[in-house]
Amino acid sequence: MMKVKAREMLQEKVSAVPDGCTSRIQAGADEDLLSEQPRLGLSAAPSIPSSSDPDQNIENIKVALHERELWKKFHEAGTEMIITKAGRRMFPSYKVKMTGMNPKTKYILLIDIVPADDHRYKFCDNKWMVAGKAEPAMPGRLYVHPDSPATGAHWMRQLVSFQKLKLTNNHLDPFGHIILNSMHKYQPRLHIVKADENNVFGSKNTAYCTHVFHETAFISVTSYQNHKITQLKIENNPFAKGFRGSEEGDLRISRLQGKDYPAISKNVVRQRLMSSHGHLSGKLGGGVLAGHPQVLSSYQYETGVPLSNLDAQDPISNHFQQSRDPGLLYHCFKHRDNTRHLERGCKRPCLETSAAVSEEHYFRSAPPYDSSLLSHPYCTEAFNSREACMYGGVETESGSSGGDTDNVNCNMWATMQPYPRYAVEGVPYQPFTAHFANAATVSPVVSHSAPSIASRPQADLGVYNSATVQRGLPIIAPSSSSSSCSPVVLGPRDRSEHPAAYHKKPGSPLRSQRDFSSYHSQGTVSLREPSFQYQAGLSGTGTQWSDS
DNA sequence: TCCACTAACACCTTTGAAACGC
DNA sequence: AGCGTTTCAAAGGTGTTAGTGG
Repeated sequence: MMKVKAREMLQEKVSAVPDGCTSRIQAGADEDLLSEQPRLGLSAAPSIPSSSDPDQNIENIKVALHERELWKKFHEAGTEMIITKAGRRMFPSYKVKMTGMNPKTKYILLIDIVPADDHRYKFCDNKWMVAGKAEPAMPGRLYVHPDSPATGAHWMRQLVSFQKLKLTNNHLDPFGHIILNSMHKYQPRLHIVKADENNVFGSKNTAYCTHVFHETAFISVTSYQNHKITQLKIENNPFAKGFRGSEEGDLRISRLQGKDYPAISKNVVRQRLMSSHGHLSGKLGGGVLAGHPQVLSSYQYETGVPLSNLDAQDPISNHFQQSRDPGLLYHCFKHRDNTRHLERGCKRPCLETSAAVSEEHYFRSAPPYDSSLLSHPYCTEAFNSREACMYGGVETESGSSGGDTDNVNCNMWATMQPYPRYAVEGVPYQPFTAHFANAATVSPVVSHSAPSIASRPQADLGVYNSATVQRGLPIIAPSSSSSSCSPVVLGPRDRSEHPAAYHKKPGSPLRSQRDFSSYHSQGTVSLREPSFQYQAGLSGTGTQWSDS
């Protein structure tokens, strides 16, 4: 029972993590944050004592995005990520360099991908434009780094890579991949959770922080829309090397088509047509949040902190049509200015749905998936896979969880956080903690056995500072200096030096199920339990991390 | 007719086991 | 026997294309 309470505390701590606000320091006393709780619909919770050791404060942790310049390149072009039924990796892959961790403290690193706004997009006139309301959010899933939990020394020793993370558009994906809607914009978020000595979530000292790198935002697609992105992928992704070189590429295409002359790919044709039609015409002012004010408004709503200037220079915003009145407030989905899109030269209206769908209907739409499919059978099957350790949300019979701290409910995801009402009927927005509670309670999908250490050095690191979310508000701010990081990179030949990171045993699916049930009944979230670690694909059992 | 989506494809890198040498 | 290195086949990731269905 105590642990249940403790987890509730953690849940509330994480509940108000804003998105897209890393460039702004959100400092405030706990009391101020506490005052926001009623607005969030959260019941009061005991204060979260900070660590007695200042060096262990999670706010001291700095996270540098690996290959940030590359991310920026993509971001400036409007990053697209392919999603497939089988799951597709992200490229650039999400890799970070951690500093400022307590070498002996154990942390859990995980990623979720949340909708960046409530729009569906369409690539029109060589730019992304709003094409209507977003579809109901997919069941949120977490990707927990397979090394988790591990000591700070381990995380800081080398780049932390999430390259195994896969994206899918299969609503019933059995592999634990992160489920996204195509033609929607998303924002990956990195969460660092401190585990206590027993790796128990939600202990009184549990703290966590969230990092959001704006340049990692992307639009999910089933095939690339922007030829710039295609070229960037080909140029930078080693797996796409076969498509490099314009002449060779064209020759290869012609070969595929059985022709003797170079052919031009569809994207090239489209791109050239678009270019002749006014390349990047009408570049839009305003940042992401200007274009998607609900993000900002949501944050304001949750924290009471005005963010009018937040993210105003986000370059990716240039590729997205500003579509909404910046004055819109949280939960306000009316008064969309759609007419602008009709003037963009689209062959058909880009905004197709908003006018036809009533607010009430939209918000009450049940997810298109059966929750039962996402729970046990799904997890059991997934355990046979060697895929990454991702966590799926499970809707329990306990139902609504928002605001009910006695209800250890793992239904909803933080994935829905920016747009809380895109949730299952009757289940109000439940922020990140719910995610995390899911990570703790839901049978993890797969055990990760593959190494996750980044394979090549990179000095291109953007550093973000962060702070513990003590009372529902993370303090995330850009660091003033960043380039001094020099990650230690382990190649395949280095595995013997870090055996713990490479030798993880998959767990038993049957056992996993049982332990999952056991967890629910006892309310214990211990990553140190061997069964859970196996389920979660988390290292730890029999694994000794070297802190030296 | 348009467009989102899927499966198949060739090309490439990565991975891991086997072979080899010291 | 143990360890490190090399080799090589299998696995897996990539963008492109044609085809399908709404």
